[in-house]
Amino acid sequence: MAVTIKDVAKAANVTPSTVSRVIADSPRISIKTKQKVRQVMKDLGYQPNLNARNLAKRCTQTIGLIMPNSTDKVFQNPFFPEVIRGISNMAHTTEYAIQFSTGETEEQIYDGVVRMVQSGRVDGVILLYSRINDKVMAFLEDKEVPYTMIGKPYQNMDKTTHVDNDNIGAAKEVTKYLLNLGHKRIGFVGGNLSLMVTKDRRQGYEEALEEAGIAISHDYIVHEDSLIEGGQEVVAKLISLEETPTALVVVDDLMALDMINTLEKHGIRVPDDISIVSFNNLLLSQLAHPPLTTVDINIHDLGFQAAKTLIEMIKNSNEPAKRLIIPHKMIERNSCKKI
Amino acid sequence: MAVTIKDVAKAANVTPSTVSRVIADSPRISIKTKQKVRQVMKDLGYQPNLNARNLAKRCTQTIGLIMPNSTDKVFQNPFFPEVIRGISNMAHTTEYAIQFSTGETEEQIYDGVVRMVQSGRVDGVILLYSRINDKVMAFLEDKEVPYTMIGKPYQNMDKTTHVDNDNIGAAKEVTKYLLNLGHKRIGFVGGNLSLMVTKDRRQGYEEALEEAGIAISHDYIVHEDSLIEGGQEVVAKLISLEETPTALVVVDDLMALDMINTLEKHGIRVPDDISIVSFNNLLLSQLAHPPLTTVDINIHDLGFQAAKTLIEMIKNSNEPAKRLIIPHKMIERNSCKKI
DNA sequence: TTGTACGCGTTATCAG
DNA sequence: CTGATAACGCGTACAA
Repeated sequence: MAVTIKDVAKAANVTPSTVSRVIADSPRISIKTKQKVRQVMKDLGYQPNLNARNLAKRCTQTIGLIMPNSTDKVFQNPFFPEVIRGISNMAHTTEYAIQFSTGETEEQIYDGVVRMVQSGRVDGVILLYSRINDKVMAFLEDKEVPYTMIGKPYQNMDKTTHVDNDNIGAAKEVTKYLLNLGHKRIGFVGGNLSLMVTKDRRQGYEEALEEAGIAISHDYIVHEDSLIEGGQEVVAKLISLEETPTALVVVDDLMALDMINTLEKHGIRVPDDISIVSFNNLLLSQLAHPPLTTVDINIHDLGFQAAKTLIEMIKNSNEPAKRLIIPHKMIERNSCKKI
Repeated sequence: MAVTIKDVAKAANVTPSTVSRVIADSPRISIKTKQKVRQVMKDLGYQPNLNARNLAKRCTQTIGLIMPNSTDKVFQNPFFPEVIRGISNMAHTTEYAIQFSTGETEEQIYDGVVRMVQSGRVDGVILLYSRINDKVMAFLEDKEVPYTMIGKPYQNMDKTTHVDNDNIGAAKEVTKYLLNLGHKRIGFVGGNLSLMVTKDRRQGYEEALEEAGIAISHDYIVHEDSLIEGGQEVVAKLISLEETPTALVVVDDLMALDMINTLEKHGIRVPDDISIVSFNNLLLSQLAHPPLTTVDINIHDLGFQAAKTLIEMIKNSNEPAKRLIIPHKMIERNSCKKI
C-alpha cells in the first residue's frame, strides 16, 4: 500500500488539507510548516496519487495522441517517431503525460478515441494527421474537446487550431528549383488524395508550373496509394508516356525511395536519367542512394508546437484558434541534376 | 458536465449501486432491470468516468511504454512504430490504454518513469529496449512494478519476463548463409555494445565462423555507435585492411543502408563487390537499392506478445516469469552474391 | 495560518 | 435481487 496524504499528515502533525496546500505551494501556509511537511514527504517517499487528484480537480494532466490507421504501411514512416519526440519533450517539461490511441483500423481508432475522451482519460488531444471527412475530427468538434491538429484542416480552417508547414510554398519552391535546373517535363507523385498534405503540395507544384508558363499535364500527376505495390504502377504509367518526365516532385522521402528503386529496375537511373526532390528529410534520406534532395519540414517542432498550443488551450479555455506555420528548408543533396 | 452514474440511476429509478452492477454485468441483477438501465445509459450517452473507477478499484487499466532515450537518431528507427502497433492491437482488444514515457535524455526518461509509476498512472510497463546496467529496470525491480521487456535482459534472465527473438540463432543462420555462398572473409557491423541485441547477434556470428573453422578476426568486427557519422569510420576501417571482407553481417537495416551508401562513395558496390545481410526487415529494406537480404524478426508480434504477457501479469500477480521467443525468418533479396 | 467538512464518480460491503 | 453506506486519495470552500 503506497503512502498517502494522510500518512504524511499524521507524521507531520497536521491535517491532510495542510499537506495538500503544501503540495500546491499555497501562499497561505507558513514557511515553517511547509519545510516540515516537505521533509516528511521526502522521508516517506510520498507521491500524490494522480487518479485521486484528477478526480478532485476534474482534469487529468494528460494529452491524447491520435495516430492514423496503421493498416497501410504508411505507419512505418519515421515521421511519427519524430513528431512524438517533439510532443514528448513539451509534455515532459510541463509534466503532462502522453496517452496513445489504440487500435488498427479506422473504426477501431475511432472507438478508441471515443473511449479515451468520454471516459475522461485526457484533457485534450493531438491529431497526428489531417484527412478529408474525418470522423474523429467531427467527434472532437461535437464534444468540444480541446484539440490541435498537425497538418491543415480540410474545413473550419479558422476555427481549428493547427500547426502545419507552408506546404504549398515549399512545393512551389522545389518545383522552381527543378525548373531552374532546366527541367520542363516535371511530374508529381503524391500519396492518397484524401490527405491534406498531398493536396497542398500538389497545388504548390501546379502553381509553380503555371507561373513558369508550363501547361499542367494530368499524365504527369500520379498518386501512389499504397507504398510498395503502388510504386510499380506509378512508374509503369510514367514511363509509358511518349514524353517521359525528366524530373519528379515526390511528396515523401519513403515514396521517393520506392520510386528510385522501381525506376532502377527499369534501367532508369537517378539523377542521371531523372531527377527527384522529395519532402520530410527523414534520417534515411541521407542514407538513400543517391542521398535525397528533400525539404526539411522540422518535424520535431511540428510536434513540440502542437503540444504547446494544446496545453495552452487546455489551461485557458477561451484561447483563440491559432494557425502556426513551421518554417521549412530545402536540403540539396544528390538526387537532382541539371539538364 | 458529463452524465454520471447518479444521473443514470435517477433516470432509471434505481440506486447508483445497481447501475454499477449492471455495468459490471453482475449475475445478481434481474434481466429486466439490466435492460432498463442499459437503455437509459444509451439514451443519456453515459460513459463511466475511469478516473473514479480506477480510484475505487485501485488500478488504472493502463500500461506504460518506455522508449530508449531519443537523443541519438536510433529513435527514428521504424522498429518502434511497428512494436507499438503490436502493443496497440493487444491493448485495444483488452481495453487497456497506452501511456508513453516522456522526455529525451536518459535522465529525463528515468524521471518520467518514476513519475508515471509512483503517481499510479499505470498498472505495468513495457520496456522497449534492453540495455546493460539500466537504471530504469533496476527501479522497476525495486518497486516490484509488473513489467515485460522487449529483448533479452542483461541479468536475472529467469526472473524477468521478456519477449525476444533467437538473435544468436538468427545471426548464426545468416552467417552460414554467407559461408555457403562461398564467403570466407565475413565482417560484422554492430551498434552500441551496451545493447543486448548487438551482443547476441555478434555471438551468433562468431559461433557460425567457429563452427566453420574460420578464425575470428577482430579487425572484421566493428561497432557503429552513431548512425550517420558512424558509417564513415566503420567503412574507412574496413577498407583499410589488407584483406578486405567480401561480406558483412549488419545488425540493422538502417545501418545496412548507411553502409551501402558509404561503401558506394568509395566505389565499392553491393552486392557486386561486397555482400550484405542485415536484420529487421523494415519496410525500407524492400525500398533500398539493392533490396536487402534481411531477417524478418516479426516486430509486430514482439509488441503484441509483450503486451499480452504484461496484462496477464497485471491480472494475476503470481504469474511466473516467462521467456517468449518469437520466430524469425530470413528474407532473401538482392544484397548478397555468390563468390 | 490552519482545520473542518464535503465533494469528485465509482466500487465494495453489508443489510434487507 | 436491490439499497444504504463507506471507502478510494485528494482539493477546496468555509470557518476559526
